[in-house]
Amino acid sequence: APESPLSSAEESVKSQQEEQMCRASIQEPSETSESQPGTPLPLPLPGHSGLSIQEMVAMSPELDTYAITKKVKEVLTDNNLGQRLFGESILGLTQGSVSDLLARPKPWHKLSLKGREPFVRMQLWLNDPRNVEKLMDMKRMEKKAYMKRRHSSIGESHSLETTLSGSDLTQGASPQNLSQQQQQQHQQPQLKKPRVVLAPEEKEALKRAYQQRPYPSPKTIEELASQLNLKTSTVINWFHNYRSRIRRELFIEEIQAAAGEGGSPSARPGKSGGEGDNSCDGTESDSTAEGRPSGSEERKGLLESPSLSHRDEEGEAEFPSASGTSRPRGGIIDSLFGIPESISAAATAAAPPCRNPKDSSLRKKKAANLNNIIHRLEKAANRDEPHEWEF
DNA sequence: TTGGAGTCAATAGG
DNA sequence: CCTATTGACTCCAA
Repeated sequence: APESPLSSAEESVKSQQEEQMCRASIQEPSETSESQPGTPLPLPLPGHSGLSIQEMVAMSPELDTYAITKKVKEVLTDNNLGQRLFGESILGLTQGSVSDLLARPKPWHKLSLKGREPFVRMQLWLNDPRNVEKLMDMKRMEKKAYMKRRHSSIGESHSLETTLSGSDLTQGASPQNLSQQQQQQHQQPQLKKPRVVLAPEEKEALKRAYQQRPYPSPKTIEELASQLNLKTSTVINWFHNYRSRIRRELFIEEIQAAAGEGGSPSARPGKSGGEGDNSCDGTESDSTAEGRPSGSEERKGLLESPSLSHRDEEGEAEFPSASGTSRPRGGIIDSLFGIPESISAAATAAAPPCRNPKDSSLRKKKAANLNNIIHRLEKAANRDEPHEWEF
């Protein structure tokens, strides 16, 4: 029962100075683990087994990520525990990441080793109800420290007593002497980066562009950027993020569909409703001349043209997309994880013979997925520009 | 280099 | 406070 020197609480005293270099670089596979100072996080695991999480992840049987997150959410809310505390002390993740993870867990088989880690930690945490108590204690301690702090320093001028946690995921390479004093407010060289916030119209335009071409060529990206008046990198990042998030949504719907509707609690957390296809406005006009040399024409109307929204089309087909639930089961550590029934029973329902010709509105997403596949085929076929391969 | 997976961290709402 | 969203960044593999 490692009380562990963890605490992880501390201030969020503004930033340090400018940049935040590389961080993380979570442990290398140095399994010098034995007692407990092996992993940064406490690893809520009873004494037995001196395995590092990575080892456990590697040996872990398939876990039901959906059931796990469901249970975690339940436990957290029931006990008034926040994602921040849970994330920082149990998972080694920030609040935002936890929120995302709990709201949209990817199916186990789609996760990389790294991605499985948080789920293994959650499962481990759930296995011992005493862990909840510990977290609650921690919460109290944090609150106490907080009260103390603000009480003592009446005026203000508080300071920093970073109760450095045992989890040193914050082990940045900035041992800089925190001279958090003044300034840092209206720096002119804007060494703080304002954080880009795309306007709704810009997002719409990008989504439209995505529907036509999930993988725009550098040239197209360049055009989009100039038409929308955004940095090229922003457009690139947007596509990366959007693809990634769309993909994730597909996984989720896949899971829910496979989980079959037990039917009892009518309410589904998901709001599967299709996105509004509102083709609103068109920001600014433009007229980017185009078709310069290599005249592979480019569709314009990226900004205006309300067009698009063609759904259906692709017959049935559908691609592999796997999703084959495993069967292996069993395993030494299988017992280590108390996975048997506990949570599994929660959201598990009939799944196998679930084939309803009726479909949901995930058609659009599947279509995008198809484009994705097409893109890869093109790429494999000819390394040149995608051209218009229409038959 | 490009794309995917994971995350971070700022920020918008409650 | 807390949670959800999301642009940007790091790592890594092809």
